[in-house]
Amino acid sequence: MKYADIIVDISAPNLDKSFTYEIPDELGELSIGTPVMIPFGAGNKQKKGYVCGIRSTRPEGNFKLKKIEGIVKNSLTIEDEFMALAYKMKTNYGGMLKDSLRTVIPVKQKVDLKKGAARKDAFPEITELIKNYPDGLKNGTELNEEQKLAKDTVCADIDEGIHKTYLLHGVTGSGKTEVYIEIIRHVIEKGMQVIVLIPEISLTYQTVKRFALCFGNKVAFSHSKLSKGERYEQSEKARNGEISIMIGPRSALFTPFGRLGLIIIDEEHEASYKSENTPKYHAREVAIWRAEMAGASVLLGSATPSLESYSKACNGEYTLLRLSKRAMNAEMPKSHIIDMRAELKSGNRSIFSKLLLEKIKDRLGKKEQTMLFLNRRGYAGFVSCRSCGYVPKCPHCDISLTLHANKRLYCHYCGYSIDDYKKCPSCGSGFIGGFGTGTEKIEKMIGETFPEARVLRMDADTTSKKGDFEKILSAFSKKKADILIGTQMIVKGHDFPDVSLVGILAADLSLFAGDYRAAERTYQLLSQASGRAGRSRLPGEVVIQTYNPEHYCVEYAAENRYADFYDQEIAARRMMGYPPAGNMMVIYIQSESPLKNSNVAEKLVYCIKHYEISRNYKYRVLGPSEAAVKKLKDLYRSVIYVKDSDYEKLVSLKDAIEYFINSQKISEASVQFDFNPVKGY
DNA sequence: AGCACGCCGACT
DNA sequence: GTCGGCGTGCTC
Repeated sequence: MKYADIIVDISAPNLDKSFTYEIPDELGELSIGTPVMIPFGAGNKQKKGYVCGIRSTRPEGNFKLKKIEGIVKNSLTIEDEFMALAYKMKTNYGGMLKDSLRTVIPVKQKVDLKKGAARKDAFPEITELIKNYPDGLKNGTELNEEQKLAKDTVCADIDEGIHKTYLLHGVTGSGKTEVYIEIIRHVIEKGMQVIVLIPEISLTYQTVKRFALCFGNKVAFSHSKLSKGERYEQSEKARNGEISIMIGPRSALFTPFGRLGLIIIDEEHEASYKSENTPKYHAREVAIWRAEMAGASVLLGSATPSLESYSKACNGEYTLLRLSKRAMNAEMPKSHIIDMRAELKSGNRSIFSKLLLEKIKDRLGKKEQTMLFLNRRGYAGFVSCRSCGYVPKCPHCDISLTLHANKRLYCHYCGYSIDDYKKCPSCGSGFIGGFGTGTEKIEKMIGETFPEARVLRMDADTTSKKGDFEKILSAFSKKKADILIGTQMIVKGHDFPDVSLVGILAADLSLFAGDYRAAERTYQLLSQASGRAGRSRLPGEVVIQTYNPEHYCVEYAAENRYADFYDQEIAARRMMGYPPAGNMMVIYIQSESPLKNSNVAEKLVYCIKHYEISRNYKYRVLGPSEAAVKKLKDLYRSVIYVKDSDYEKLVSLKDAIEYFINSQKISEASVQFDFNPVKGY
């Protein structure tokens, strides 16, 4: 008689373990991950569960074992690989095995097909494009020397059955996508399959078109607007080999390919590769695990690699491939750093430096395009009282409210709004008001200075409706505007050949984000924004306006000296024991009251101390303290940071805390873990 | 999640 | 005496 350990597919904290059932002979061999129906609980209710282990001995204890009812049909079988992957995610990131299973298992229920009307295709022209080129184009683009070397290195290893992780460090505009496409071509010709991860925001018409033209109906795109039915369809196609390439955000990593050969992660430094939900996994890390299990290679690409990846490339764990020149013989843009303090001293009170205004005027005359990038929306309508210093905040989120053009103050987290103050509610002074600059204000000022200029603005306010984003980008690329003003979202990957000037306003603002990745993020933003200029025939120029011109990340970003930036930044991380020089676990506590938070935090600190003593080991513990955003949607948030050089030691501490929480039945506040966070709380 | 067991109040 | 409230705990 054989027995199966089964996880019941119900979400409840105390069901996060396996139950053993007898396998009736007629079911034959069951593989790990098989969905089965089982009688469960006192009422023997029929429940669905997953086989997570096979054993030939009864478990200890004298309970009577029930029998598995049968195998669930019409349901995707999760392969052993996914089961193992989910298990690894659970052990590494905390939370319940079921949470990990849910993220890993592709959508399994069928959705009624009559809902075809509800289908909303984000790229209607593509479904036709593929019809015209069902097999894709046979021959690719000409690669330059560096691109060819990168391609050949990866392909040669794959031909020899060697599976590694590569970091493709290519400057902005160096043609990383061409390299991806040629490698993909090679891999699918060998009968293997490819997953391409991209930040959700990068799935633009341009990207889709490019891949669809090359690979026709062999490629599928996954994005957040797909219905459940469409997602299921795609999963099925991937499973039975109808498609060979899946392109999509983080979740596309779990495409059920059986002969996976390569996982590409474009813009690997992007924070969106880290999941915000439990398990808080990093797609880069999980991709490498999956690739190891499947015998596949991983290709990471970025112009501004994460410190994590670059340090691994430096110590030989990853193979570094470089593209140091722009494709099509384009030059890197020339950068000017403007010290705004000096501008002010010389009497320029405007938000634009003299140089930037001159250059904009010049571009307008030459009919070339300009992009103005404002670092961070929200800085925009920052309101304060100049008499007493009072700052209006959201009563639900503890976030500074921002002033919009309609004279109302808004919370950008929850949408709360109130009328703008005429008098300070704290001291009664009339000197309360907007401070600083937003995209709206920049638009207005550009309109006043250059009335003839056609201006487009792209920020969270102008892109609230579906398709707005695409509309603005396509209008700009069709040269229906001279100037595009925007926040973070305009810097990512877009290719506008006629942009020859990029202005970066408040370059240093993201330096004040208050977390250890601030400099890294600022470097990335500055070099990605600069990278929009001069990508084609026109030479590009960048004007960087800052109050911190001497900061190393501003200087190095302007001069495109990534390696120098890396050296200085990694030294700082080493000094403080921050990732990737060390490891950090965040224990994140959330409840309706600060008291409950501190009660739980106190217990957890006690638990940590106890664990330290029992193991005769010392962690570096910071906190408990309020989170950077101490209240969000009426929930109070506290954090405890634990640093250690050894990741495994942090995982074992997490296990001990989870055990403590369960055995002490701590439920006053919810507790979550995040390893090596990429965003602040 | 569900369902049983169980230990107290108000009812035929 | 017994019906039923849902608090606590278990489900192979």
